Amino acid sequence: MGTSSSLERLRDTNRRSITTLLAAEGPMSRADLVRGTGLSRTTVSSLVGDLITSGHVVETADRGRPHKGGSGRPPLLVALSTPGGGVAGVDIGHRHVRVAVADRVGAVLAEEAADLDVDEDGAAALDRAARMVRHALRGAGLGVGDLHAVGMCVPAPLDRRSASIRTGILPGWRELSPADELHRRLGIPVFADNDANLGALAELGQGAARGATDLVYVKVASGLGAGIVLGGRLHRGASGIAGELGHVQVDEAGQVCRCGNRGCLETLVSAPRLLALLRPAYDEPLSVERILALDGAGDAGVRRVLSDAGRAIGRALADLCNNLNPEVVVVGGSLGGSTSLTDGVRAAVDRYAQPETAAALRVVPGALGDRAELVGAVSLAIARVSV
Amino acid sequence: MGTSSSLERLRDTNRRSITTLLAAEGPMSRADLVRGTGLSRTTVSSLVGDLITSGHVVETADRGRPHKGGSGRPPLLVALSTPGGGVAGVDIGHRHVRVAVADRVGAVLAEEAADLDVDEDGAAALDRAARMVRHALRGAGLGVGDLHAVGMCVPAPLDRRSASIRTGILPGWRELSPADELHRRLGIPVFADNDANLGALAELGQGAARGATDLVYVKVASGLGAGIVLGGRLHRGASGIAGELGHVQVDEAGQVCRCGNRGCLETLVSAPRLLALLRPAYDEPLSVERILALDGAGDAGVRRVLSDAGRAIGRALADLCNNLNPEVVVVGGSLGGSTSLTDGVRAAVDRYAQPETAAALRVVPGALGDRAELVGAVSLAIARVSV
DNA sequence: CCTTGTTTGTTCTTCTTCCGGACGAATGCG
DNA sequence: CGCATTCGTCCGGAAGAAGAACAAACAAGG
Repeated sequence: MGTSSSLERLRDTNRRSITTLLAAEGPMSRADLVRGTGLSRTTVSSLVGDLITSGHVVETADRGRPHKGGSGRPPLLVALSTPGGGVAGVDIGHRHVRVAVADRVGAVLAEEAADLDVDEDGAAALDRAARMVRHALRGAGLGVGDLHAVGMCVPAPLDRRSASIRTGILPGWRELSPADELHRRLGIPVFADNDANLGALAELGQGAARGATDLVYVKVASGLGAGIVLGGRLHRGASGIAGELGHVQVDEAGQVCRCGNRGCLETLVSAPRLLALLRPAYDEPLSVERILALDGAGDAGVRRVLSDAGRAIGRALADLCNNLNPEVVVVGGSLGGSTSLTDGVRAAVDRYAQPETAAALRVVPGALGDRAELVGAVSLAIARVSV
Repeated sequence: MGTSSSLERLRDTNRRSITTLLAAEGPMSRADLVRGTGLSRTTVSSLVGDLITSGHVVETADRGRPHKGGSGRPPLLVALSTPGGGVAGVDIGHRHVRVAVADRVGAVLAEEAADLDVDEDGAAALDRAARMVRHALRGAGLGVGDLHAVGMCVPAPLDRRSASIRTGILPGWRELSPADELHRRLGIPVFADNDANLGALAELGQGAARGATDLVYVKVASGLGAGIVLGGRLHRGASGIAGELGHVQVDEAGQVCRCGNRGCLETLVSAPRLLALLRPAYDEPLSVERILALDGAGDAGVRRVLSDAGRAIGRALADLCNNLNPEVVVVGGSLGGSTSLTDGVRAAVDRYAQPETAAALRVVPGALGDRAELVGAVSLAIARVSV
């Protein structure tokens, strides 16, 4: 961030455009980089030379094919190097902690998950997360010193300034800065964001919304939240609490919500709420996994409840889509895998959004399942590692 | 737009950062520009020299004061030049056409307005608009040849690709490209956008939301629309029809709306609808101006109706704000001047939005009144004139 | 087998751009 | 009047990018 000269910044920009191209398209020749960046052969050659001596890029062993026809000198391919070490992603949910260790291009080397009551005690959950990161590191044959950065997601909005949890949603987390706390435990830079935001980034980069620029990612799990990507960039809002789709009021006289209002959408369609709704009719212990199975098997009661939940979400989404006119809505979270729910969302959006808006919109289930947030956390860590 | 070299682009970027700074802050010295841009003295001097010889910038006659204390050589101020000619803005509403001619920094030289039924016959309205532009030009002592660009706003969403009116909202405008049509009549480049979008830009640049980056502008007039600015940039959506706040459904079994759905917010709170609601109780001919006067005078019936309308809008806005977390909501349009309505909006937003979202939000009436769209149209024209 | 043509990548030179230091200009202050 | 201070410009130098020339590696064709 040192205020370097304008020319240095220019070279930096060009260097970065090469690395991002390599990150996006994989190994390629210098000639391909010329075509991709619009820079001259000689500049690309020089920049790649820099990147090789600095260790960020390596020349691969195998050769490629010439660009046009079969004739001509075969190019040497260059690729981003994965210099020693990697990054970690931490996904903290209401009832689980997931951890992944990945190399610096995002290939997951080790992954762990644990169920625990995160809401109750933030400190304990962070302790556990730190232990899991260390354990996963051992599993990947790495040490804490090999870690460049950690990305994490938390199931609550984060204040833009203090990076701490503002709302009273998580009782055991009040006024805590999750990133600082985990940083204290690991001694490595930690970057935190909202779970829905990171899920949106993951589905955008590697999931169901690849290539989109305007996207709404809805996470349906213990809570209900949205990650909103507009113009290819995450929209966080003036104070960092955008995307609170779950706290749109749908019932003036509804249940009191943990956010302080009443009748929030989240009081109708969170996973715990749906389980509570279904349990009396089933004499087996129900879990999210179980109702997803019952849904797949065609159980009428489960289908009705999930479909209704999807419709309620779609009703609120339709209003949002009327205002934002996005290309894609991705339905994710643990319940995003239910086709009944996703169909309900699609039906309600089609019904309640303007015809033109609905016509321009795709409603798709998430491609990354419940690993979306974890993938997003890894991506966040990679994005923040200085190149 | 020719694919110029990387170095030329760099100089271009720096030149542009100087002109935008001058456009934003008005006349300033080269030393101020150094402080503002972070470039070196000599670079700024060279760039300003270029801009002066190319005619984009002039040295003003009057001198400024030295930056620190009173001692030191007084600086020479430079300012964007307003080379011969100007731009025009055209505001086309459902029942009026307004036109302004301005110089190239946005100072209005001549302005005209006319009431007519625009919806019925698009071609006639555009004929009229072209005549008004020519007339206003004469009033400003200019000819058509002096005009660099025309910005216009239309009271309907525009398709992103064809720049034509998609929805069936305006019966007499179907499949028309307003910009092309006006261009044919004037022979000058014409740029068109949604009325609410241009109102948002105007309030952002010169009105009640100066300095904000995340803004929702609500236009309450013959229709109801929103202009959404996020991160300082207008959000148009995937197909260019974002901001359809008026077509959020608020009553499942409500009136059929001209958009094809039923129970849209716009069927409850447009100006014609409110007038129809009030007329039976008043034995005088009511107009928007009249009910604004009655509102100011404290008439109970008018106040109730406007307040209810504001609450209905605020109810829908609260959902949007929960999702977008903007800094400011500006209530504009002909009815935006009603304090009852604005108060109603504020009350409903406070009630239905999340407490944190509401706390971070200002709800203010528009500062530009019913001229907002016209000012925005002029700004659009200026923005599109090549620098 | 050898020549020709094509694509790739590097080296050398030239040109553009920016920056730092030196210097004149214009003013306030003692 | 001398001095400090700020402003703007000129000059030399450094960094970066592009173009020309050239070497390398392969395919195709005689």
